[in-house]
Amino acid sequence: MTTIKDVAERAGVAPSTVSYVLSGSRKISEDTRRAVQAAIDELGYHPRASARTLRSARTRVLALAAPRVPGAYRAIDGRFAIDVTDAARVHGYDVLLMTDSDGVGGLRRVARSRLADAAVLMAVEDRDPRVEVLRELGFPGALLGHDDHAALPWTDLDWEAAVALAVRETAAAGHRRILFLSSAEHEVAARRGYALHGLDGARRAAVGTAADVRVIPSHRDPDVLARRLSQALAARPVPTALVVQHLILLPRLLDAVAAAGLRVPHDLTVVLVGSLPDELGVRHLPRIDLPVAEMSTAVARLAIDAIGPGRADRSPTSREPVATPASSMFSGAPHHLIQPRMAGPVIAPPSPG
Amino acid sequence: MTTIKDVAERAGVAPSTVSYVLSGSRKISEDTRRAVQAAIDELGYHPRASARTLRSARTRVLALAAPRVPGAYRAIDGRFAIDVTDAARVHGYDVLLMTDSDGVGGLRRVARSRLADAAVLMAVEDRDPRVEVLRELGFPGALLGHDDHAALPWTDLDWEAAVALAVRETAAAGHRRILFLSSAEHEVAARRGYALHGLDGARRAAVGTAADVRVIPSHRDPDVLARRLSQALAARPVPTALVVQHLILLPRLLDAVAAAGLRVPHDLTVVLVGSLPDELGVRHLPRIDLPVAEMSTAVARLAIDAIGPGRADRSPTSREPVATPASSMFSGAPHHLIQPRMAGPVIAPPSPG
DNA sequence: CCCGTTTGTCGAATCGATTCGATTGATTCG
DNA sequence: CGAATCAATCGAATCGATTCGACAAACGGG
Repeated sequence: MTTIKDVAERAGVAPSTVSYVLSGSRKISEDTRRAVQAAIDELGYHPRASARTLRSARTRVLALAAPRVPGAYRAIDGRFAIDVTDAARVHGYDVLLMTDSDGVGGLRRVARSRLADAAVLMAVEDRDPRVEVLRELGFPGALLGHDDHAALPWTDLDWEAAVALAVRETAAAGHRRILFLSSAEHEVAARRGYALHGLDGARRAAVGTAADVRVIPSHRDPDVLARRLSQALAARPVPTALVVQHLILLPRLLDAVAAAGLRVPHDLTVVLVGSLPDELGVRHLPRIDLPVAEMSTAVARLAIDAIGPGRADRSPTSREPVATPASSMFSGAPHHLIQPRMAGPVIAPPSPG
Repeated sequence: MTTIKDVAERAGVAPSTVSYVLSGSRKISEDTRRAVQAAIDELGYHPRASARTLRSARTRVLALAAPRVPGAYRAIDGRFAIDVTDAARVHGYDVLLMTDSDGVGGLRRVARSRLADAAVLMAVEDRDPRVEVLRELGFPGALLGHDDHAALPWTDLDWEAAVALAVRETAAAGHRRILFLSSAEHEVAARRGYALHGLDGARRAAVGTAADVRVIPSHRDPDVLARRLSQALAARPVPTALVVQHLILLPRLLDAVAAAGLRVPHDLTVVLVGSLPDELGVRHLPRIDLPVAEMSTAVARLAIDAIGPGRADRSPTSREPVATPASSMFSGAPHHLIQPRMAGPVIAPPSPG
């Protein structure tokens, strides 16, 4: 209920002076500063966000658009939401969470009513309609994940490098027959970046190693998956390692492995690419984690950098070009392509038997 | 960039008339309404949220405070965030996501800068400092979970009824020796509502059935948990059923059961109380799910109901008392205590062996 | 000593919507 | 026919901050 006017009266100055004390954008004498600060403290004054926003045309809010998963929900997305929020706070931004319950309607509404300064799109898809909304409205944004068609800043794990690394490290551990359980077929069909790049990585690694790498396309149906897997495991010569990118069904998958009478890692070494919640208790397996914190930090930064200057901030200084890591394989928008790192225990060699 | 003034000019009316068309709070002739609507459509006008908020003192935003988990993060919380957001949207509210990265500072900042009209606190704890912040600032709010000391509206699963139901149903299936794996000891020590009420439920059910119910206190350390469990499983007469409330370590727990040479459900029937992400693949077990959607709907409603009238809305009509479901065991604040329901397959009877 | 500069503060305009009287015609009634 | 009533719309004030130009006092230099 207390406003800048109340503070001004109590400190015996004009409201504008209080504003200058707060913003520091004009020189204020030490005496006045102290008097104003005292009044602020005594009254417990805090500027109203809506008044600031109205005047400055800056909300200091990012819209975070949850994945377009009809009904489904991936546990990792919650962690992204938390980490993006923390990363935004570092730059003084808050985060407005948006679901896809009314399609792109929510995003359009938030952008047009200027509830946020920029948007972060989670789990972007090929030809994502959300991207089209941002383009149409000229609203700044950045992507978690990558799509070649979206000319927007983005960040992603280098899935090709990740799968290639996992396969090569497995081969380096001595395995000569390696299975790669790719993303599910419907993900490949939807042209999700991680699915396509992951397959590329497996193929690339296969060429460069002495190991025989065989790709098993995964499937959203656990029974289909289990069937394909047990078939592949029964092949001769016997595969000694399994690199898994399709993690959602990992528990079922490990059940299938156990059902085949195989112990991990003694009979079959399992290496993961991607991330699952800690509750799954798979942290004892060698893996390449999805760098959630790193990606969140990067995407918050990219989104905030994409925001233009506010109303009064019409300085004539030319804007610095945004530095992007060297990578010529993607479009010209600023981006952070994150290199994979192995985590967890070392990859067990194949058992001599 | 288009404002209500632009629309007014194009339609040949005053800005106030446009506002009345939008709000419908005064009678407008059909001709004028059409002209204004045409101008709105042609210009793609959408009112600026900050201007509305400044005038009306209503943000139509709820602050959603994530759990105070230092470092950790529970997968189910992401689903709560999504569902609360959807539920808020039904009432025309958006959701600002807040982490606990700067303690209660974020909540205090958002409340004082009036970025939101009310707060929803997730996973409230005993003597939760966030509750104290709301009280101190007189900021409306509602809780996911329940704490007797907080005089705030809340919603929760009736954990006592849930555990009691699970135990009774297990006994009804014929089991005569039942283990109850309670919440972890540190959760009980922290006086978390679900932990205390769950224990009460087990004790209450034990009194009313022919079965022998034995409580195993769980532990955050998987090794301690496994040791206690295998000890309890080795007791004579042999337990035939296990009711689990501490789900976080369920994969490790099932490992321990398997290590003891027991098959589920043939040798040991496992019944769950609470919820885990679908990725865990435990939907084939009999269980009582945490009613996330129901709780989210309720808490959004409670938070919004706690918001006072806006600035211009000074109608002299007395406010209706909020209806609360009958339940005399909790404090006077409005609340929704949700009754448990069994889900999944029926509970298998003990094997005759 | 007077004029130009610097320093610190003030007053007023502004952002974009909402809302309360006031006003203008049209209509009704004695 | 003039006064009272009513419907529809307008104009202006307001919400709470920011920011620009103005201005007074202090200061410095010739």
